[in-house]
Amino acid sequence: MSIDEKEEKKDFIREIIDEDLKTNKFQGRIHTRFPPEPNGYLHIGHAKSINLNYGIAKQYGGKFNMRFDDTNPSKEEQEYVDSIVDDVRWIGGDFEDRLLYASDYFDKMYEWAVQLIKAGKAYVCDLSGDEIRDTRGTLTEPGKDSPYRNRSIEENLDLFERMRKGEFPNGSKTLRAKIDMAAPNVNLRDPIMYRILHESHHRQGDKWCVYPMYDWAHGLEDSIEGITHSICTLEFENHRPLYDWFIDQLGIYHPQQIEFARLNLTYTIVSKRKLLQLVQEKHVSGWDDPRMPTIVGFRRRGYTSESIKVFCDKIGISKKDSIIDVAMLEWSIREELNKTAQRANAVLNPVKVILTNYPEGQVEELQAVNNPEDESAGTRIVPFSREMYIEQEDFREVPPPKYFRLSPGKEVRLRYAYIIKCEKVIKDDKGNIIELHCTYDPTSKSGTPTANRKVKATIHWVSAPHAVSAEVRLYDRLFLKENPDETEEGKTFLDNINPNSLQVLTQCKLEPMLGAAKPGERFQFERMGYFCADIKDSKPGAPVFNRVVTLKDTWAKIEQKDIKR
RNA sequence: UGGGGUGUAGCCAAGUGGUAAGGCAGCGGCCUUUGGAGCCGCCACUCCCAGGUUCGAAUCCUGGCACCCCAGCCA
Repeated sequence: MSIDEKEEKKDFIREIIDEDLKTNKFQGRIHTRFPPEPNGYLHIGHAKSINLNYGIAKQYGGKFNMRFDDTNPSKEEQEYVDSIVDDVRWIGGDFEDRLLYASDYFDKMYEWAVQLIKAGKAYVCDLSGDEIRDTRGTLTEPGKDSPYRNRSIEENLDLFERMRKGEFPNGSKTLRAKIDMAAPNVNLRDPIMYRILHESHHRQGDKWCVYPMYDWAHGLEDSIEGITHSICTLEFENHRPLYDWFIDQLGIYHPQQIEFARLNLTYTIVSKRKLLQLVQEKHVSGWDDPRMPTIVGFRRRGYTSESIKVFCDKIGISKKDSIIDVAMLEWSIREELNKTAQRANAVLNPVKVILTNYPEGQVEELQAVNNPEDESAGTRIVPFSREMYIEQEDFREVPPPKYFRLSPGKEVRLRYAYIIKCEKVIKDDKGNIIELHCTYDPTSKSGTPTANRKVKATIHWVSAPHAVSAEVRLYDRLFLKENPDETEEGKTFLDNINPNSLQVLTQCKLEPMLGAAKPGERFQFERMGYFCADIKDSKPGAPVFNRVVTLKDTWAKIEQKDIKR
């Protein structure tokens, strides 16, 4: 990276950090964290956050913590913990040995709660959930003080202790901060610090039956870990006064909370609840379905972590609510794979071609370039014979205007091979094309001095006797609408699911080399797109490929336009 | 209608009183044995609106408008 690039734009958070460094606010330390709740799988929005937090730590020579905000046992599971750790590592967030859990701080938090009670800043409240809601007031009207607000410190201490011991049922009591029931910010109207939850915690077991609420817990977690910049999303902006209040009342180390806009993508949903619903109602095959915007989904689809990082860097950081065009994400993976992916020939929807003037039984070994963007990738040998497969869409019996590919009487080049001419179309009784009889021009062999005749198009092909059969899964956007949540009366985002988001092709014909593809290996199938051998289902000898993303398709655009005219 | 935020191109996003970067998308052209890639060019007389200050305003002031978030014992 050049100096210019290094000094390139700073987002507003880095500007704040630069200022803090200048004023020595945190004695020159930089320490960030990624604090997910283990109640679901990570998605692309989390990738943005990890990239931001880890990126800052790395850039400034600071530290980055992985911390589970596991304060609600009723929603959290070990399965999620495991997957999240895996995902953060895959994205490249290096937390070294700092895999931390908020639940490990429960004792300290409890102590601090006692400290607040002793300071007269917290009280045990017997109001029910409904009563608390009813007395909270509205956005425009102040709330009413709880009748339990002025219990004695001794009574509060006793009650809170008994809450912890399990003497009271769920929902019967809470510990509340004594702030201001008339505060214009409703978060400050005596917020709940602890609720009673007789439930087993995935790490703490049955040690606790009172669990801290987010607002109470989060700042304490940051403070304990010595976080300098606690970066979160915009919806927590309203909570910052509370974050600050708790820390200030306790008089403990005070990190700075900064909020930024969460990521939204067109044609995509990033809501843990809705993602869960897609999985549970089996609209997708699981959290790692290649159509899911989850990290595991992208990973299985064939995205690289580098491309996701590039994407995150590209979109920037701000406080503006935004919806990023998913084309930017697609661009980032194309950009990388164009430079790195080995090229290959694969016919997805085959139609057989017979070269009537090519000697029967003859096989030629042709040389193909592995990656025109990278000379060091070298070349490989592909077999050529009398019978081959080409793509159905590379032949039109009645070619539309500007169609350069094969049609009766027309010529086209077979990539790395010969120019062929379509002489005859063979159909079955129903009129389906089953074979194309062509002739080849022996003087047109690629690489020979007489090969330079120009034809309008070059198409890919796979020699029939050498072809490897494979399953290829064509993925498309999961939703039909840019904003899947935009629905008519009575409909939901589920009604916007793209019924054609997955097309499974089982009769694909691949060049021999592809038969040995290792799971996770990526290729460009020339003229078709980028494909990745499925990490679960693909086996050497029996490959299964996922389409990561198509190539840009100029012809499709031309044809679309002409159809509209 | 209380409080907290945000408004720069179709989508992101720089810009911090000196005359609107960049990327994605789109549109032309060149090149091409991938209709890919690459290369060249075009794409905001104007920054939500209206006033004001100033020699000069996207930037400062005043007043509007629009959109987002908040009334979980979720995070």
